[in-house]
Amino acid sequence: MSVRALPYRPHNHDACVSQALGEARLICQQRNARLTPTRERVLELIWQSHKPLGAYEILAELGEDGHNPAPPTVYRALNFLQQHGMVHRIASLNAFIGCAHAGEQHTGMFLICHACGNILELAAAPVSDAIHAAAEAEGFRVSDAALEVTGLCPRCQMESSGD
Amino acid sequence: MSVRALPYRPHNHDACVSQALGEARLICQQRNARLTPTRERVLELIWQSHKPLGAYEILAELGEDGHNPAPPTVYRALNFLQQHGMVHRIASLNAFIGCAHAGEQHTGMFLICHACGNILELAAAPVSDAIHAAAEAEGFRVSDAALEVTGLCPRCQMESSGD
DNA sequence: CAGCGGATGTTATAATATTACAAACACTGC
DNA sequence: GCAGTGTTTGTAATATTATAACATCCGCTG
Repeated sequence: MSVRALPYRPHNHDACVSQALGEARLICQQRNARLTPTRERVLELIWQSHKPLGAYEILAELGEDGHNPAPPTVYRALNFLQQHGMVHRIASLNAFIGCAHAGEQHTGMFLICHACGNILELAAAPVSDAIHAAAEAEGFRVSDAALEVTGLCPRCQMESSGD
Repeated sequence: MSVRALPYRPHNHDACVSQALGEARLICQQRNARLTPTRERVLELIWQSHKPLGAYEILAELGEDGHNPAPPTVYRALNFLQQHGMVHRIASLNAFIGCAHAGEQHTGMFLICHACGNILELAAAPVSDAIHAAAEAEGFRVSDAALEVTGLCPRCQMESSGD
């Protein structure tokens, strides 16, 4: 799996989108799942930026395409994409973001900048290990972990101190 | 700060409640904040169990007291309690739970049993350290972290395998 | 007891998400 | 090709969670 660009650095974002769509097609093919036009379009919309997108924002953008879908359409696509690990839900924001590690086994750790709104997803194996260790010490069997970390990204730190 | 009972072990739960209320009074006194009857009652309701409580469940229980409050009443009390670190919001469940480490500096890590619904809050300094290290490696300045871990608590593991 | 700020009451509404059922579609075996 | 089957989408209604805006009350200070 190739390296991802950092959200808060200038980069060729089209490459992010096409990489995500390509991976999605691959994953669906491997799993015999159907990446229908709606699902693909929702994934593409989510990957428009590295900021999370609300379900109703997605809905509005789908509406601009000419369709006029109802909420279930979006939520169904999102459920599908989440089940196949292509999209994560950011619970603290009620919003969704493309998975930067689709197809890989990972515990998502999200660095959410509260200034620019961009989110960087890390795989963070050491953190994952520490969580499992702490849980095991309590006899708890982990099935899933969500790590939503808020703060300031490097770029916004510079901007808030520099000017 | 004294030791807490484990949620999923039998324990004298009244002690949990009175400890939480006592700590709350102390914290408010220290900070010159007002633990009004509504706020105290909401905190008490949240501490009824080690399961998280939704805002509208709290609302319903307040209603049984004779008042018939509107949503803002509950949300305002919850905001107050959160600001003073007496209550945490569990974003993945849209629900609230009493803080087991009120008054202490800590990064809350929540072990959420999806069988019995109980939540154990750990302070988990090693996890917190790992998170800060991972974030710093990206140049990210952490201001807050929420760790919501789902799985099976020891008791529910036994029940699901044992019978 | 006047004035001020914080806390609560009240009404309405926003934002997020789901249920239930009907129609369309895609694949299979014949 | 086409009937049968299971998946996907359309559609309408509604549930759930949360906030805005404004009026009133309460407790403290001077």
